Amino acid sequence: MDETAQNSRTKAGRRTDIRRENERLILQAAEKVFAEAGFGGATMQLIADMAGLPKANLHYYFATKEDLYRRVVENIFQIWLRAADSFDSAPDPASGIGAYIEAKMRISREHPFGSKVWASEVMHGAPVIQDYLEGTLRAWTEGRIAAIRRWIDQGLMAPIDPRHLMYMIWATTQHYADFGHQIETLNAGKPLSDRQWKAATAEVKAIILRGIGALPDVLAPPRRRTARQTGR
Amino acid sequence: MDETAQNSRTKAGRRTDIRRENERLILQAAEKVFAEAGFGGATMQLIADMAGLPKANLHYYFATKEDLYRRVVENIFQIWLRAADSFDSAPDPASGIGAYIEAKMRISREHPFGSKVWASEVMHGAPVIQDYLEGTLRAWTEGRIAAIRRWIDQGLMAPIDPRHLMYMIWATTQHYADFGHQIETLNAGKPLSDRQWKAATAEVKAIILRGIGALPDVLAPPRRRTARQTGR
DNA sequence: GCACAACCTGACCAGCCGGTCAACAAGTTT
DNA sequence: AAACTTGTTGACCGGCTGGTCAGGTTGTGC
Repeated sequence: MDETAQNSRTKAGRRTDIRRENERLILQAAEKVFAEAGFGGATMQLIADMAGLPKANLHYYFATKEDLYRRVVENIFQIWLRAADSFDSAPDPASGIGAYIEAKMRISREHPFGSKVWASEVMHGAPVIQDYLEGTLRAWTEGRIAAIRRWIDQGLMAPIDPRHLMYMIWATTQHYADFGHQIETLNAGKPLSDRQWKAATAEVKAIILRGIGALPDVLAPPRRRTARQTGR
Repeated sequence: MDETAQNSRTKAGRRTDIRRENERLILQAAEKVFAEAGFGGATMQLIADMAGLPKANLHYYFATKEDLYRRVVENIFQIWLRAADSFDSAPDPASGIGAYIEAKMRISREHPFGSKVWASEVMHGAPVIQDYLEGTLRAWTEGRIAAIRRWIDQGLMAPIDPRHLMYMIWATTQHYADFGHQIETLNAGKPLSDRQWKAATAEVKAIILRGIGALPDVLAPPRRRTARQTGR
């Protein structure tokens, strides 16, 4: 990817590059097709066309449709997990949860297809990633819940059930990806602009943080007159 | 089936009953199969088996797979629309939005399949119900937004963007249906009990209502030292 | 420049899909 | 009880699907 490429790549081999590049092409096409048609509605032919490769070539890199699908689902899951780094290192809920919401909103915008594939997978009973739910996700969630409990004990936020807070964050942030089409339709048929995404992120953060009592009343309670612009 | 059938139903006709009953059976089976397999993954044979009818019989009542699917999607949409009745008649956001959240949570529990089918449809770009989005849903949403704006102008809640509030409510309440499997997995593999559903509803209501400044500080924010809420 | 492995692909296949249809059964009207 | 409408169904079909494979091409190590 960088300056060393010229030299060391001769060693690494052209072969490796070809494989990596083709897998990338296929995964990217697959993500989109699976998102738009669902697992059942997607066809290898469609993915192949979108990737610009013959169908038989897909089966060279990915043995079965399900293998390819699994890789797509795992990808988005990994991206989401990484988004939680900001969560842990934060000293208080406003910054920790706030940063997490921001990260999740950013991912919803940058990886809407992956989000949809995940949603579809879970909705259908998680036939291929049940092990992730029971393993990684469960453990990850417990960790986050513990962190939130700590904040509650320290009096930094209201004593809510951390579980339902997590669900609300997941639901709301992913909604902007999964239901993007509906949102777009309700936005005069146009995708959200940069400004609108920023506003959406701010609103979600504000409502949730205020909702869990983690905002130091910066965003005024009702009937404030001294205030600045109302956010739109 | 019942006592009145013998007498009055002779007029209404046995025929009507048969049709109604079979359509009900088919729609019920279809809702489940479409929810669990997606439109592309669902097969008429599977729906027929689940309804206990021969496949050819399905095509007698519903010309095509798409017709059947459309009816399922329309059903859940109508149910959701009806849930907003409580919204309009309410004098303040706490009761209006609170009742709406409660209604939506109840529907998520009672019609999880319909919710999933809708989610799937929208995620795939709403190929068959785009007209509903642009017509009924858009109009309905504008009406609700106006109501919220009125509450804001009256100083009954914080000046948030009504649109994002609606999205948050939809996302969060429907999450309990659409991602029910994930929630169940994180709940030690067991479906939420009656008590847990009640608690979930209460949490969602509390966080959102507090988040939009519509709660009269019953659930106290942390570190509060003065007593009552401001005049109005 | 040869041997070998990795990569590529057109042609093909068995199986399943949505949908049709002809023949028949049941219910209703007259 | 005949004439007619509505409901029922097994058998069938063309088309598409995921997946295979033989035979070819390209890159790599020696």
